[in-house]
Amino acid sequence: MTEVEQADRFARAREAQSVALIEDYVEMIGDLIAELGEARVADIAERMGVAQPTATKAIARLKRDGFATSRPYRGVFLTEEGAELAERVRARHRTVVALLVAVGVPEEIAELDAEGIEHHVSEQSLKAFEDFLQGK
Amino acid sequence: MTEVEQADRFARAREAQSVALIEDYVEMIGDLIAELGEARVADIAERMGVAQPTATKAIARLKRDGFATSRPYRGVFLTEEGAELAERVRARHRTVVALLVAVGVPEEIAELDAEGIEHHVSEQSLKAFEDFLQGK
DNA sequence: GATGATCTATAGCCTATGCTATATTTAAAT
DNA sequence: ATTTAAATATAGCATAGGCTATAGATCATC
Ligand SMILES: [Mn+2]
Ligand SMILES: [Mn+2]
Ligand SMILES: [Mn+2]
Ligand SMILES: [Mn+2]
Repeated sequence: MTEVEQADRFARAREAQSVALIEDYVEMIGDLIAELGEARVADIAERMGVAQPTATKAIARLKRDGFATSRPYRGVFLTEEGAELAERVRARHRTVVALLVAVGVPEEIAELDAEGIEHHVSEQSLKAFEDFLQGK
Repeated sequence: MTEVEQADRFARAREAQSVALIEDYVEMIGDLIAELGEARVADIAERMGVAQPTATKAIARLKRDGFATSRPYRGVFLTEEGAELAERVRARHRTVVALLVAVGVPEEIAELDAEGIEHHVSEQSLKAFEDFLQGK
């Protein structure tokens, strides 16, 4: 492996990481809307395990990036792009957990590890996981 | 899943992430020392794909955390703790790649994805991967 | 409709992680 | 030994993502 290839690999991991938080927020806002009919800042903060101003700031980035909208003192909503991302992220999360369980990871551990792993699973790997799970 | 459990899960993923860069630097410095006999800042920066001052700053954190030492205008060295971490990280990296390949991910893709995934694989999952790879 | 509780926004702070520009030191070449 | 080149350190800046404290808005209750 050349230096450049290695550098690209690390750059890719860094990029995936920068998207990870966005993905988790978007997925979770989708969950809240599905469960409660709305996503309030306080609920988002509680589920993410962060302070409320931290959630507010993250939501501002989601809005800036076109994944969400919100009005002051009202809830947070997903844009079409945000809703699509949430759906992809949710499906990938399920697949990753299923793959981990399929190779012998206990359910509980699989859920824990998947929360981080999912953001680094490429489309190609995801496809391989699905094929493996279907016994192909 | 309760709100607290979910929050803990996210907190765990955040923690894993904060360790990820440290792990990659330490592993890579170990590689350089093994290959070239020394790890120079310029080489570290090139392999990580970052500017030289970025590498210098990361090395300062490694030193602060007890994983490395260095003298001005000289190379970087791993402490005993750093060398042990490097070895663990290297072994885990190999196992993750092997697991991905075993479930059908192409070698190249496996290497790419593993660079990010590895940092979120718990001891328990790692053990499960090893057992799976041994056909148990 | 006032009032107290709750929710949200804002200000201000911190660390990590990136960058460019430039000073300083070491190494190489003449 | 100079001079030049290369490596390293340092200064200064930016953004992301944490936090606490507090101001401001909304909601519920009487
Ligand atoms: Mn996640
Ligand atoms: Mn998830
Ligand atoms: Mn890595
Ligand atoms: Mn690695």
